[in-house]
Amino acid sequence: MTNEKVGSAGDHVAPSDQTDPELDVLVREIIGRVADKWTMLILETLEEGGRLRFTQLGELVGGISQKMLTKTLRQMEADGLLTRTVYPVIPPKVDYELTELGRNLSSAFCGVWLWAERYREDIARARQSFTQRAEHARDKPA
Amino acid sequence: MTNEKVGSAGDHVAPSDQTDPELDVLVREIIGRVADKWTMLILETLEEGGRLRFTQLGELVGGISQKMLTKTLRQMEADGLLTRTVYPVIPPKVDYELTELGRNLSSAFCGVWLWAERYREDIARARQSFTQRAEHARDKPA
DNA sequence: CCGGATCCCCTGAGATACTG
DNA sequence: CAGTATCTCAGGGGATCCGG
Repeated sequence: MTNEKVGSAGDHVAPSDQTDPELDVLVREIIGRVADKWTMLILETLEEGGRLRFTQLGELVGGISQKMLTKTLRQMEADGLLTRTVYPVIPPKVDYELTELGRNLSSAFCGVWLWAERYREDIARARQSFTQRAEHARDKPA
Repeated sequence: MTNEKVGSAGDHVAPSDQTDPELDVLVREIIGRVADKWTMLILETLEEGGRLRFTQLGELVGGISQKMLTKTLRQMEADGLLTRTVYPVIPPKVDYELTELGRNLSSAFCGVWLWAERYREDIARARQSFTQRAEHARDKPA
């Protein structure tokens, strides 16, 4: 192990503390796809709701356009996070369900959700403080 | 705890399994901000690199425009995830460092990184399979 | 010379209408 | 009902300019 650069900033070593730069690129690409607002909300909604239909899913997610819903679902399907089942009936029926891979990601993301719940007050305070400091800076720039 | 609706789709209950809808809205808003590609990459870079300067940070993150770097950093600062220190020197020097809150988020997000590393092969396979099925569907639509 | 603000351009997200 | 097609416009990327 020639390259054992120790994380200087913490004890919980960075997970992508790879020797191989290629692997890091791959992982970053994946993160770039899953670390997305709609992806996460859809993931969570399906985790809670199980097997859901298109419109139903859209309503539960809330505030998402059909286009983004379709696009994000396709991408998630392509990445193997969920399965898309089309029933050849009229009116059409399509439902979505997480795969094992998707549920694993949901579990992994659980920590972020807990973080958000736990520290929401701190975040709210930080925002207020930031706004006030920004306003204050305008009064006394010198 | 009057409302103990059990998650029907899994044993690891959904983290935002709230009774209070208002709380859910707040948490979702936070998720919407932190579940962002650049936010996560910057977070991780700072976790690994400790205290970093603007340009340095941009290079380590890779592929980010100055505008997005500035904007994302400001937002993260506003949310209390990192501190921005300006040294009144010439040439200017500004560095960024995670706060406790930011490091906590980084820890929380660690699971997602591990997930990406662990399942990257499955994801790659899923993508290939999806592409092939999509192409195949064009040959035999009937 | 660094951090970042500004401008311009183009992708990509939102809203609406239409189709199988 | 579940999309696709179209339009519009905000938002992101790139280059340039600026203040310290």
